[in-house]
Amino acid sequence: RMFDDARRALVGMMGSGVPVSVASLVSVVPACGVEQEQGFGLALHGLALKAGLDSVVNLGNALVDMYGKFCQVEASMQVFEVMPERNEVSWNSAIGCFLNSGLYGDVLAMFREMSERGVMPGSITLSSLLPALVELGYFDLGREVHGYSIKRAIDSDIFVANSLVDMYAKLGSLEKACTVFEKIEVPNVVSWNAMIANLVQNGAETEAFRLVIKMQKDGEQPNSITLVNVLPACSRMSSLKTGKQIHAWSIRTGLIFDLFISNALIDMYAKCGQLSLAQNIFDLSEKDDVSYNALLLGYSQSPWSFESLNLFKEIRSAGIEYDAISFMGALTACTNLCAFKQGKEIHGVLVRRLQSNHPFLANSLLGLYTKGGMLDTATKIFNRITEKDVASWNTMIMGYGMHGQIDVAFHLFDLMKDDGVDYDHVSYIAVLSACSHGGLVEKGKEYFSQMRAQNLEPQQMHYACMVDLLGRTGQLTESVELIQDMPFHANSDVWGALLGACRIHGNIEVAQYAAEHLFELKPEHSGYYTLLINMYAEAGRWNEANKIRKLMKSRKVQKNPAYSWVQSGNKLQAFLVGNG
DNA sequence: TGTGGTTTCC
Repeated sequence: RMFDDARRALVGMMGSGVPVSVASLVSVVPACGVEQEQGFGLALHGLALKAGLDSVVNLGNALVDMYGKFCQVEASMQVFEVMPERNEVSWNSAIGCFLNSGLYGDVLAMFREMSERGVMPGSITLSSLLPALVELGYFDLGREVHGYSIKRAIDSDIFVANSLVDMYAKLGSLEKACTVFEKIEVPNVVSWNAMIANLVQNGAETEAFRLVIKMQKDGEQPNSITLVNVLPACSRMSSLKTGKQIHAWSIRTGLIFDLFISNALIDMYAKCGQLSLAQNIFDLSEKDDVSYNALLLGYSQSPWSFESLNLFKEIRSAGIEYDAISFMGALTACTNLCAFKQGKEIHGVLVRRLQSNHPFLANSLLGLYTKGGMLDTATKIFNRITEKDVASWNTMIMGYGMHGQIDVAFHLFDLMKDDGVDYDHVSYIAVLSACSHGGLVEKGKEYFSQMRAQNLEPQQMHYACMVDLLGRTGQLTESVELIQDMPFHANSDVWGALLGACRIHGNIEVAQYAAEHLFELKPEHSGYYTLLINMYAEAGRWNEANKIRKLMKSRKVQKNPAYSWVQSGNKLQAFLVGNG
């Protein structure tokens, strides 16, 4: 409203023939930037030129800044370059303009130029420079800037300190970030948020939540940015309860109307498997392309993958912006649904719409084609990827293993090592499952001990692979021993592998043992009950089969609906397969 | 004239 008043006053002044003053322009131009009033801003610039006021430093600075906020880099530079006189503010405004438009290299170039010209960078310069260094990944320079700020005694400026915290956390180490953070006398909400965000991104979720509590004790209330930062921590810890608390909190405080918050909530609910809650938020909130992508990705990784394809169609027909991430969601959905024809079609659209060698999209395509057994196509795509990452290799190894071409899988694993790729625990899941497919117990054991020697501690999935491998080849006793020797409690993947092996070899006793654990770990998972019931039935042990059936009933376990999907008209529809 | 924020694979 203040802006409108100022505008009215100015228009009045012009109407009454009073010459525009520098002071009035300097007070309204910045507001144009903030309010994104591009048309009016341009008119003011015209007025300034006509009145010959454009050589006044303060006004020039305001114009440089205004165009910067409009992301009109050229216009901003034009004003900057013709300024007869410049001060530190001029340089800061120009730097801010580049930062705003994501031209980080230019931020640095401007910073260097101002230093060379004898204009001393101050705290405001540094708080724009540091985020640019983060984007550029220039850690050494960041450290130098820190040193400089200490020399000039501006390191205690809260903006500089906060930028330093973020810079160290993102480029150097969380420890250094903590050191800077702890030196801040009175951290503000930005300081806390910077620490919390980086803790979450480094997998220190518990510590992040601890800080959220601590900031409140220190008298600082979490804002929308705090919540957006901790929501991914909820899904990563599968702490739906905390996620719901944050949801409730955002409703109480009105932060729910923040688009970032609703999007982060959609993502959180989707990743926690609560697709209907995610859909609810989506339906009730303002939406942008990120909202669509978050829901699309959520569905694609859920048992309702087909909804993801519906959403993708909706996005395209409604003219909503979509990007590589949308394609990834759609391709993932096709992969999960084994909808390979649909996947190929989407691949076609993708080639027409985006550059087809997009790094993470290529990996999604690999997933699609390997799962579909189209290994030649996958290999062609794989060979064209200029920067293969560990996931590209892993997907290929997994794909060849999955389809019984285990020698190729092992060969690829060796090639990856030769290529100097930083292979990870997933790479070992890939080769171990290849061993499983081929029944190669000794080779599996070899890989298993090899990964330990590489300081990669076996995780649940690796044990599950080994249990599967030993179990399939009939070594159920060894499987059980391996589980009992695990350094942590086996999860349902591991017990599930054991149960599967028992099924193959008809070993009911061990199956019971595995099932006991599974009923405890996944009481709602109907498949385990069904499997055990079938085993009892096949052995003619009807009483025991009935006992499990009753247990299922008492626990209100519903048979998993096996969804399938068909295309009807323009929409994909799910229908239930079997008698439910 | 300035700092922190949502969607990315096996």
